[in-house]
Amino acid sequence: MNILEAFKALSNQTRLSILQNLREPEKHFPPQDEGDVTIDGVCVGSIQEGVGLSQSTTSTYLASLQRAGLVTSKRMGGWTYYKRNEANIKKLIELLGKEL
Amino acid sequence: MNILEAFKALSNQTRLSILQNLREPEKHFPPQDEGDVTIDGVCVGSIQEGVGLSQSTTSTYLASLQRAGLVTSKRMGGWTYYKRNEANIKKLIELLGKEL
DNA sequence: AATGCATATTGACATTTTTCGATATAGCGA
DNA sequence: TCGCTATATCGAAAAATGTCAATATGCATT
Repeated sequence: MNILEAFKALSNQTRLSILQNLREPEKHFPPQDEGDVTIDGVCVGSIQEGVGLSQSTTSTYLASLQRAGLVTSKRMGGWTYYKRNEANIKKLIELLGKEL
Repeated sequence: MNILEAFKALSNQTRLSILQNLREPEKHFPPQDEGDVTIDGVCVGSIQEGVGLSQSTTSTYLASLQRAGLVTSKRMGGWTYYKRNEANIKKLIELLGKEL
């Protein structure tokens, strides 16, 4: 976990909201035909609905959150499911307590 | 404390380093004639030396950290001394544990 | 009042980020 | 294999940020 990279990824309202909404996926995203929103993650299309930005922007933002280590992605068929990387987020918070 | 504003302020290597260096001021900044670096804070000139950017940029960055609630400033004579706002930083970390 | 110093603010330009539409890629079903 | 759907990537325009030199402000001393 790189603190600066995490801060950069989260210094944007949309990306911050995405990460926060993924805390309770079933509360913020519709159920999916294939793949449980909690277990497998949420597909890009559903996330895009929530944020109200274009498909390309949404995809870019998710990639950025992933590069920062804050989410993971899993490809299943034609869909990509994103979920929080809880282990890394925990590490980040601990690191901030020590180094910020 | 506003999480997004804090992330914005800290999404820059220089500003992040300033806040981190202010954790142990006596270790990162020279002693001052007037005002103790730990008790009163560090003057802008000393901070500028450390970051290696222009005086105006340094001043702007410090103002930005202050707007985010991460540091406080105290004017004494011609100097302005900046120090960490430990109470707010603590609040921020706690908030992140709950809401991030 | 005039000068000198530390800091803040302004105006300008370069770089980065935001955001989109268009296009590419990959899997699935007909 | 041919489309169709979901996602990723590319190229470009607009907005925001980074950064500086110049200037303004405020305090202290002459």
